[in-house]
Amino acid sequence: MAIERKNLRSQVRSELLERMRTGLAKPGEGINEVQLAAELGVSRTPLREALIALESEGQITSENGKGFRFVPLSAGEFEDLAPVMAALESLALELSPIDELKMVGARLVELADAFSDELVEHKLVISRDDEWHAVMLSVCPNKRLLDVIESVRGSFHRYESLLVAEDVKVERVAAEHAAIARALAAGDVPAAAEALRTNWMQGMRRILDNASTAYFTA
Amino acid sequence: MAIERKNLRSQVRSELLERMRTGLAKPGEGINEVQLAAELGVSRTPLREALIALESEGQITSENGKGFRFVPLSAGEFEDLAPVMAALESLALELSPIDELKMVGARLVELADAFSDELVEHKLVISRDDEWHAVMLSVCPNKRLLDVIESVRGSFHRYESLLVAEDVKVERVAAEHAAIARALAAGDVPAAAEALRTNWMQGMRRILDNASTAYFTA
DNA sequence: TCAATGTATTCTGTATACAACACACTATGG
DNA sequence: CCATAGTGTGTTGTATACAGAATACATTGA
Repeated sequence: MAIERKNLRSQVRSELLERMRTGLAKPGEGINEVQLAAELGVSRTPLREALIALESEGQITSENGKGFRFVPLSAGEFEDLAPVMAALESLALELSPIDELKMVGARLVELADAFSDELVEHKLVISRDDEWHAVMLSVCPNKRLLDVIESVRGSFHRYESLLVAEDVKVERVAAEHAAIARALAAGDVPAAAEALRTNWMQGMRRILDNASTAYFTA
Repeated sequence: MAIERKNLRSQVRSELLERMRTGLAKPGEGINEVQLAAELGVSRTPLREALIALESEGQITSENGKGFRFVPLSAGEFEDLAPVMAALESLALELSPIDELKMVGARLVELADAFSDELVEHKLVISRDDEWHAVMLSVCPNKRLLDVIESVRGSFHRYESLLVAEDVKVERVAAEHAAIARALAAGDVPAAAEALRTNWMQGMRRILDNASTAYFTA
């Protein structure tokens, strides 16, 4: 068995992301380093390192003498993220070898079909969703692009997890995914890209419509 | 006058980027923290913080017990970056208000024309290039997208600066920029996006063709 | 009462200290 | 002679210490 040897800062980073997702860390909230460090059972050093990493991923902000703060949620920023994700994933499709894409498309159809059968809690939906997109991107050879996608998706997920209620319109998503998958299986990349775009934009719209406005600052 | 108050880690970050650009920091080279910190006249703390920030921007890598190292240059990664930049900037154009875009197009035509008049050293070309793209993106309302663009451009520039010789084919670049600008001034966004794409891909190709292969690891 | 200025306290930004790990070298056994 | 265990040195990862800035509070004057 491979024992995992991870440094504290990556663990702290994960924990912070988790807290942002579960809402334990409230958007816009200032961060007291000594207090948070004590809470996590580590010193300020790895905490600060994790904060800095998250900052350059766009998940946290800092002002010079004033320390770090969780970025406040804004509907505007969330709306901004969706088209970026769509464009990036579309590009990933364009750059993937067409024949491999077709094969992946077949698998994606299965996965999408499996979706609609069940009505599960939101958390599971997201992880399934992730899995689905991971499969779709698995044949893209552009590693740098995948890095960027993952980074942006991190920010997107933050909103998704915070704003979505438990059991909302799971079927619609499945239908959209199925559309993408069928286009891919048929080798029609432009159609798939278009479907992907609507998937992201609709998904964003659904979430915003269902969101309690409590979280938003503006 | 506004006095600039910057913390060490951001200054260190800039300095490291500068060294990567000028080649003072060699690609693939391991980083000795105490030595580098002493060289910069700071302690390890802000240095490490800068390194971590650069790492999550993809400009530096780290392995757990082994510290940081400047990422080695690979032609493959450079080729990967160009289409990403093209897609992102194209998206930025699509998202910009069309009327403002036309006005900006007019200014860009002027700037592009100014380009071809002079034959200057490469460093200047890059800064002009940057300025030009900044103007082009100035009317894009999607702030998150601009963040992503800046991050990716950082990586792209690193290659550009390291690989390009002094005085190479400046006119061609100006011509491509002029094409983009004219399309924008005419309000033809798809054409501009297409021209933008060729600009990035050609630019990448030019650089790779002229590059001494010395830098590349693979 | 309220504004303004001085003071105290809290927190960040940076430096230093320390412990554990990684790698190189040596020595020892086969 | 080779392999391997032992030992030592250098470097990273983390903790702590310290200085200066930012904020809150109090005090003084109108």
